[in-house]
Amino acid sequence: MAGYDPQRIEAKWQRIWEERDAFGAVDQDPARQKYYALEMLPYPSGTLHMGHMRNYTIGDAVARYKRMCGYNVLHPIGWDAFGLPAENAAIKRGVPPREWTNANIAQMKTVCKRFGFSYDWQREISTCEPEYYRWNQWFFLRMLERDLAYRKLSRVNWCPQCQTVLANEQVIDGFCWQHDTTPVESKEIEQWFLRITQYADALLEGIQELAGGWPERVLIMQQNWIGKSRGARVEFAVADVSVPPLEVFTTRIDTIYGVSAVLLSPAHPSVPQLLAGVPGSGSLQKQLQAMQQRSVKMEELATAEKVGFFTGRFARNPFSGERVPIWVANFVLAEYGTGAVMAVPAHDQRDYEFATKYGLPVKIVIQPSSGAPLRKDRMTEAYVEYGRLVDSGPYTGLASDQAVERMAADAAAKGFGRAETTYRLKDWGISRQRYWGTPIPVVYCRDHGVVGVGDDQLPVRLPENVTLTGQGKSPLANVKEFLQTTCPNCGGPAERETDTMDTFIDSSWYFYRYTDPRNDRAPFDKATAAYWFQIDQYIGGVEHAILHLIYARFFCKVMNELGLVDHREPIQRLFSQGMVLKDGVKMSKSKGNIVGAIEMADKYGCDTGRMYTLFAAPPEKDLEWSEQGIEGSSRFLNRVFRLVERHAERLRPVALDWSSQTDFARATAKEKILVRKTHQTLKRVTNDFEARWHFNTSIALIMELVNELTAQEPLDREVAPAVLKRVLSALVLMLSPMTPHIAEEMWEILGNPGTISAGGRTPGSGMAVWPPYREDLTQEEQVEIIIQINGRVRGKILVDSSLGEDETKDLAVSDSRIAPLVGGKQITKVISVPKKLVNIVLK
RNA sequence: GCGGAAGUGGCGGAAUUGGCAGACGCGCCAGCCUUAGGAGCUGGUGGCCGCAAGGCCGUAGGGGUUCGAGUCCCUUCUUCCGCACCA
Repeated sequence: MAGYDPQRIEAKWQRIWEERDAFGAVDQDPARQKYYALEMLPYPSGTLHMGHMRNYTIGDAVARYKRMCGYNVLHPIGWDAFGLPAENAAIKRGVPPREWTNANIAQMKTVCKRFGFSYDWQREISTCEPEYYRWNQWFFLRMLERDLAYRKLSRVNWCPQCQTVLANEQVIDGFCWQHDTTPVESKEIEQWFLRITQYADALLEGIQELAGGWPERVLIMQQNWIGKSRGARVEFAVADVSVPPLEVFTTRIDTIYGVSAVLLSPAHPSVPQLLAGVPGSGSLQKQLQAMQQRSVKMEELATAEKVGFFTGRFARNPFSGERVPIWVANFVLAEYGTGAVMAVPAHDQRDYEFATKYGLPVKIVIQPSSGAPLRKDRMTEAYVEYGRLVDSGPYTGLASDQAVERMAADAAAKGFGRAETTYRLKDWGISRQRYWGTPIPVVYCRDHGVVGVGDDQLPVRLPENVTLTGQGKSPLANVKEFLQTTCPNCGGPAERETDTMDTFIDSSWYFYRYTDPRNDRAPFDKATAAYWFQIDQYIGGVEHAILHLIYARFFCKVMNELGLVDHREPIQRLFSQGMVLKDGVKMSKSKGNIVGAIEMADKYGCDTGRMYTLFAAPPEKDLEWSEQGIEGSSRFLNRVFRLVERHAERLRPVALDWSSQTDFARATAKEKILVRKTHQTLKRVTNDFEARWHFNTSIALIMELVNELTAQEPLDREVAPAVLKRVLSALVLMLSPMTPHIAEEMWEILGNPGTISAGGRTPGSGMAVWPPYREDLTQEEQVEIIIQINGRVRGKILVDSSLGEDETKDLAVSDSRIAPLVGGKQITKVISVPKKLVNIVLK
């Protein structure tokens, strides 16, 4: 009896798996069905934390389960290696970003191997390598050719002291992360954008295809993110001065007779013209500047107090002819709609608050279809529902939905408006004024303007040996050898683009690269990718529900148009896992509550850690880390190991034969109990893997099976060795996707042939298969029926499971404990749920 | 602010389809074993009342639908996540 020694066992089996290349995926394997299991690639921050560990443990359990079910499984890993933290490390400590990144990758790779995750390491990729990022550039050039990439002015966070652009993360409560007394300003610069909005409808339609495979909440979030809304544009002519009419976008044209102002975004192009020549214009300009310099962050913008000022100008409501004041308001977004809205205080809450603050009139033009009519003197908030129009000229009396259509049509006919669909989705700004990212492959030529670099010039390499200061212009602008180049068109002098790409580009297509990671002629081979795609199961944190996943879907649609892939959605099934918490808050460096994965593996063994992360909570929910909880998992694995060791010697020579299942007619009572429990467990654990993914209940069920085995000791009496061998082998196989090392060891101790994990690129080398359950062996002979009176439990009876419904009801009513309670009262009805319950309803 | 979730014993959680609330584990209590125990084994463990049999209460709060509600509906509250330059 050696006892359970996780460190020894885990090293042993990891070595054997590696020697046998057990997890290699086979391209185009004709013998097996493919299964592509993928976890979101990590940013190599240095420590593999519990969030990663949880993600990979879930994915690994699924990959291993699918292999046991006979699939050719692709289960790769890579590194999302570009990004801000490497650059910050360089600024703070002078370590070159590549060095810092690669050291982190090496460290995290060691931890991944220590946990026995069944990756195909031959397909490992790192996005900061030119072999990878050249294809980012290639995709960019394809988009440039198709006018899907373009330049426009856009706002960035600007630190006047650093003289540099800041990421949102570097803006802390409106101040620069380096200078907490310097307020961050907003500044407009020319940047590159991708026309994701052109695919807004395609992305919406794709949601239909994803329904069922993706979590409902993620699809709803994406749908709201795209935010399609049908509305109308209406032109308000400007009075007294010659300024082009102000176009407002509204989804509620039916409320237009209630307009009390036109509100413009501080960035609206007509604002300067409107302010010119207005008395007191100087003070207004100052207010405008203050608004324009506010943070770029949406949540700060949205919670900021609503402020505005009257421009001194008026516009004309094209429907009523009324003169309405033109205001500038901070809550009107330049990027959405037309950057101008009509304020209808009575029927829009934001407008109501704005009007209350600044004393604008509130005019009711919609009355509820039912209930008490609105009264201005009793109003405490806007009435935003549809209703019936009042005080609306010729439209008075119409219902809102009719009015919306008719008024938009009339506006079009009269030439001052039209129905229009808008989206909340904005084009994807991909320019970053930073070093550690993919160089954008364009040059600026004096004669030819913006010119894309030729494919034969790729990759445009990121220069090494660059000193990063975190100050001034984009780091690449200071590298002469990089900056100065020639124009691909004319050969004349030209300058390279010095912005790099958003790292979301890297992660938008990386999963295709895994199918063909060393290809130097194309991002990937079409046929190979076609074999592996779509991704059967993608697993990652819910924080990526919107951005990463919508960008990835967008890329797929572009790739489809480029003829690289035939599908339009890359991911068939998505699973969003919960976070790992410590003491109720997210584990993070800033909180100082990180539990490192490697420390835990050293203390308990990785199988214990894997088991605990699966057991402590269902995977989609947040997981509270508990040191005591993990002790319980350790204890359980020790208990199972001792149980198997105790009986292994006797069972070793017995052949494992699934086909000769137990015949209940000749089975002992103990055998019946154990075989039933085993098949019930198999059935439910299989269901957990196939449908529910509630590994916490799978483990609870396996614990129950172990408890039952312990309760039936001594197991060398009244249990045939062949039966016990099947039971224990099934137990070990059920554990193996979750705790693979201890399972392999127990499989070997039991004298079973081969290994549980084998195959990979050398299939047919004795891999164990997931044992099927037999329905007839899960059935109990007797069932307990709950007897209720008026829905309250009053008794229980044990009946033959074959007993009919009516007989069961009769037995229940005449039961010795029930009869006295029923006696003399009138039975209204008796409700019966077969094999579960009888409810007697008394008057 | 907008969008998305969640709320069940001392704790993590279970209840898969509207049908015994608290599976499984942690912790705690008692006993056994042991030279010893932060090891192992056995049993107990939602609250209140009761010697017991048993009864009543109980799934964030309030209301509703139903023979029956943790589960469905309405409403209030609290917490967490995302919001486009962190990844």
